Parts: sequence; structure tokens; C-alpha cells
Amino acid sequence: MKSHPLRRQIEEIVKLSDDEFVFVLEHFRPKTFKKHQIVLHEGDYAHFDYFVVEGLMRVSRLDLDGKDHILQFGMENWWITDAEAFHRKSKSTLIVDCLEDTKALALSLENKEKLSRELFKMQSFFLKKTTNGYIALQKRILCFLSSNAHERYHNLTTLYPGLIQRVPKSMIASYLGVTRETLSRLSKADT
Amino acid sequence: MKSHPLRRQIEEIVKLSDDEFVFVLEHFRPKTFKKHQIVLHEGDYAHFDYFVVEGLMRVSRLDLDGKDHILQFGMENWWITDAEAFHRKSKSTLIVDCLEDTKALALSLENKEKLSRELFKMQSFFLKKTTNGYIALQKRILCFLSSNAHERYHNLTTLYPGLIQRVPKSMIASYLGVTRETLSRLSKADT
DNA sequence: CCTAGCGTGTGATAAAGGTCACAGCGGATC
DNA sequence: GATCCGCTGTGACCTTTATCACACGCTAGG
Repeated sequence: MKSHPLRRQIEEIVKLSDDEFVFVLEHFRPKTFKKHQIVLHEGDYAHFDYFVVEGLMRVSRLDLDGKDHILQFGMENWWITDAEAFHRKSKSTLIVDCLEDTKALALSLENKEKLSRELFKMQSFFLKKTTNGYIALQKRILCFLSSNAHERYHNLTTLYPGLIQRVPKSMIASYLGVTRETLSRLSKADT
Repeated sequence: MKSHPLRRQIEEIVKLSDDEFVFVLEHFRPKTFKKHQIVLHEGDYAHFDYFVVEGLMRVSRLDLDGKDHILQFGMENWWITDAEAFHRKSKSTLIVDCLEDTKALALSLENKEKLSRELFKMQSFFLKKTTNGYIALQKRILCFLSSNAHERYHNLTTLYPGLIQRVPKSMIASYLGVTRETLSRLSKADT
């Protein structure tokens, strides 16, 4: 039980007793999804933030021309949801779906707030995770500001080498903000 | 005192008594800076997160070609620092400087953590602010993924109309990730 | 075994944006 | 009042990336 992936992630930031972890876990609901299954439809309320135990999820937006733009991937130990819809209780403008069969732990906003209130450490944990996420997004923005497509691709391969193996290159392209054709030409030059 | 800008911002999220606000304020150090003054040099430690009371600050990165890329502006009631260097106690890779004479309240990491510990509400406040910042950055990334320079400019003018009046267009261009020449041509077509 | 569909590569061409060079304007300084 | 400098606009040209079209290999399902 010490080795539960959620517990390991929390304990990188705050220490928990066995009892406390049991209490924490009671606030999550286990869910399983099939490959291609849509977890959150555009226009629906985002009832849960998902902690990915196994598998691979994706958050994307479909634009007016029918093209989709991938905002985030979620591999094992990542948290994934439409953050705005989840936290503001508004309708989702994004789509969450699964690129592989996926097991996840679903946390509702009510339970997140309850956990934060009743176990101070958990609010510290959420703050730290959110801060780290904020820093990561700042880096991604700086990458858009100062790097061309080739450099962004190279940056991604060194940052998440495992991801490149697991998702189609067309999706990597979508995440990087280039077309699949351009990415194909870039990665050829890269070897 | 009810109308202190910091208090107003906090009370949008959690309520404070007069005593509590005095306690909060004791953790901040007032600072004044002149236009063009550098508040945080590249390579220095980011000792403070700044709450801007009056004036206008900027966070940017200087790249290897000598071009600078503006990550964020900070007007009145915004928080501004090199988030990574501040939270990880590492050396800054970014520069914080002032575009106008500026009055700010400086909060050290130690005081931020002390406040979070001793006044639970303040940790809730920081979590909420960080979450909102995270959501805003996600939107900016989606804008990079799905919009061209013209749309990004238009988006910025509607999001922060006041900003356009206060900063040179060359800096707006830098924030948007285009050259000042391109922005100049775009904004002409926009009228 | 056949075939439909997905993922990928590649060529030709177009569009968006960058680079370089120069000019003008207006405020600040002495 | 002369001068300097930051800011902006604009023309000519070049680079990067998008678009469109087509081909090929692989694999899942009938």
C-alpha cells in the first residue's frame, strides 16, 4: 500500500500515515475507460479531475475548422481534466478522451475541497502540484515565444521521450502547434 | 483600510477580519522602483513574489540571439516574479523590470509559507490564485495552438484593452511572439 | 484473403511571418 | 533650439510553415 502510485506522488510533497492515506483514497472513485472512449464531452460539466493510474488520456479543443488542438497528454501519475470547467463549475470547452485503455482515480471538486479542509497537508499538496503545473505551462509558453517548430519538437522529445513512442506523430504535431506534414519533414532532418 | 488593494483581492476569495489583514500585511515588505529599474537580474535568486500596487512590471527572457521574449506583464493587482526561481529557490533565468515607476509589496517564500501555515485561509487564497493563473496560461497556450498572429493580437486587445495603451507596441509584439514589423502591419489591417 | 481506414511520408505550391534597411515623428535632455 | 533616442511604419526580399494531393504500409474486421 505504501507503493500506491497516488500515495507515492503525495509523499513526494507531504508525509502521510497509513490511516491518512486510506482517508484520502476514500475521496476518489476508481474508473476504467476503453481506448477512444470520451471521458468528457464538449459542453458537459467537468465533474472530476482524473489521476491516471494506467493508460493515456488527452485534453484537446476542436476549433471551428474541425481541427483539433491537443492541450495536454496525461500518462501514468498525471492529473488531467478541463481545469477551467472543473474549477469554475462551467461547461467544458475541451474534450478529454483516452488514447489507450485507462485506469484512473476520479476526484470531484467537492471532495477536493473537503480533503483540503479536513487534511491541511492535502491542500499543501494541491498547491504545490498546481504551482508546478503553472511553472511547466510558463516554460511551454516561452518555448512558443522563442523556438521554431524544430526546436519545440526537439525540446519535447528530450522532455518526454516516452510519449513519442506511445502516441501517433500527428498528435505530437497537434500538441506542438504544427501540421503533421511539417513535423514529418522536421523529424527526418533531426536524425 | 478595507479598501487596501491587497485586501480587496484576498477578500474576493476569503473573508478577513481587520486583525487578520494586519497580520497578513506584516508579512509583506513595501518596495518602490523607478521606470527601467531591474527588479530581478538573470542569475540572481528570486527572493520575492511582488504584488503590484501601482505601476507596471514585466517578466522576460533574453535569448541567445539577444532578443527578449515577454512572458508576462504585471499591472496593478497582479502578482509577478520568476515563478520557478522563486518557488524552487533556484537562480533566475528570467528578468523582472519596471516599465513605469512602480510600488509593490514583496512577499518572501518563507513568509508565504508562514502565512499559509498560520492562516489556513491564506493557503486557500494562494491555491485559488495559482489555479486561476494556471487556467489563464492554458488559454494562452490554446491561443498559440489555434490562432495566427492577427487573432492573437485581437484576443489580447479585448482581454486587456488597458495594456495596449500603456506599453510600446514592440513589447506587445514580443508578448505575442511576433516581430514588431509584423504586428505593425497586422494592426493596420485591423481598423 | 480482401479491403477499409489510419498513420505516415513527400512533392508542388501558397501563405504567413521574419529580416534588413531606411525614414519620420515626438519627447527628453542639455 | 539643436540633438539624440525610443518608437513606429513600410518596402523588398527571404525563410518557415501550411495546404493540397497522392502514395504506401500496416492492421483490424468481415
